[in-house]
Amino acid sequence: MSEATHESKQRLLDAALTVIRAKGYSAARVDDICDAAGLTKGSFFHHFKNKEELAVAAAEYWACTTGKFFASAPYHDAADPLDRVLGYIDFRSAIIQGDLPDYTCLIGTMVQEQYDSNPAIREACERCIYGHAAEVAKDIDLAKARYVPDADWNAMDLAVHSQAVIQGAFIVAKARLSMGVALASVTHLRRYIEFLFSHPKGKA
Amino acid sequence: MSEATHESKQRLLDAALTVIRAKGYSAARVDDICDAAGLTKGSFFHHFKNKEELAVAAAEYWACTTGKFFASAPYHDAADPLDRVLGYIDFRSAIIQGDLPDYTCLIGTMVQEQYDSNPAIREACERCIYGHAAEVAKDIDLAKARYVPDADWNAMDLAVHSQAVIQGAFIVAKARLSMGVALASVTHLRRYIEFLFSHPKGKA
DNA sequence: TATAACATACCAACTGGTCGGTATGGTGAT
DNA sequence: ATCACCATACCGACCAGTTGGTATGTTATA
Repeated sequence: MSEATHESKQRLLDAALTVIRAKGYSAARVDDICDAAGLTKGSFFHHFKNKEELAVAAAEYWACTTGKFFASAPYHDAADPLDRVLGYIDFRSAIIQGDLPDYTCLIGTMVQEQYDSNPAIREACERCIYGHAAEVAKDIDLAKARYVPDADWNAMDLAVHSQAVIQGAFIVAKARLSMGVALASVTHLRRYIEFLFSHPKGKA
Repeated sequence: MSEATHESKQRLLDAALTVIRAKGYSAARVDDICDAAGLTKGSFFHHFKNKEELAVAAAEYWACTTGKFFASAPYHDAADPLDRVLGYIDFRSAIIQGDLPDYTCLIGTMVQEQYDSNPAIREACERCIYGHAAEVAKDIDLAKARYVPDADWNAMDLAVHSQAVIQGAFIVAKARLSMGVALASVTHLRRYIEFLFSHPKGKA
């Protein structure tokens, strides 16, 4: 990929994130995205074969940028793996800021509508969610081995559950137009994880 | 409303649930819904002013039918409020059956795309989610008063969190095309509630 | 001058919504 | 009983606007 290509393509991808997160994938028109990017259809279809390809590229772009974003977050500095896990949760709380389209998830929005209609988009979303969950699961696994090695739950399951809670929090926040309810759910998630790590067998 | 009116309108509403849950609101064409109902556009626009009005009616219909469905579920028979709360969670697990469009939530699907574009739909979704959460909160409140009256969380918050977990579970299930991951999240939710009710102060 | 990057104009297909018309059934006067 | 009158329910052809996508032309750059 040339660098020159990059800039306009990037702008289209960034525009896609904004528009799709606000309106959903189906309602997001190619022209909306072009307008948001300050470009035209000629440019759009020069860089992407069709709307679906843009969606897949947007999902991958999202996975890439959020991946770097989380990878560079300060919670990784903690020496204790459990502190990193809880730090991740706290970091997720901290980035719930501003307007809804700013903190909600492109992936959850797209997969909700397109899981049955568009396999390529669904698969890209699956890769993104599970890729991120696998990263989180690493620290969960280390923390589990250190503190509750015999607990009857596994790290990846808990990581995926965490993603589910966050996704669900966004939905409730959208219904209420309030980030407060999203934060409340993430707080419950944090407490659950604290519980899990203070009970050797994972039982109440 | 005459009974004759009812039947076709009902068929359109039922068709709307099916089509919207499978394709999302934007991608659900009026003709798709008419086809699914075995009726024509003439009938559709006789019963509903426009597509938005159908969506709002569908949300209310959903709230009504699921409301009755949960109200008549056997978990209400338990004498202990905590058993009813856990019974509700188990019931939610039990109804995760069949294909994805059969157990996922119309409300979550619609509000995800339309929260910013269509206030009437968002408000209908908010009423539905919070109305259901308020019902669940009643038993949570009773159980809390009995077992952990001093805990530092409140019933409605936990009820809304439960809805968030369930909504999030659907999203992850859609990404993976698997109801197993949805069940896993609901299982985590159950364990969290068990934890909360075995710790007087709500602390780990 | 060759090629990538973009703009402009355009099209065919589709979409929500309209409209004229029909079928059916109820009501009240004769 | 029958007929005029009217309302509701429904049909399906149609329309105007929109949409994803294409064709063609222009500009920048190497």
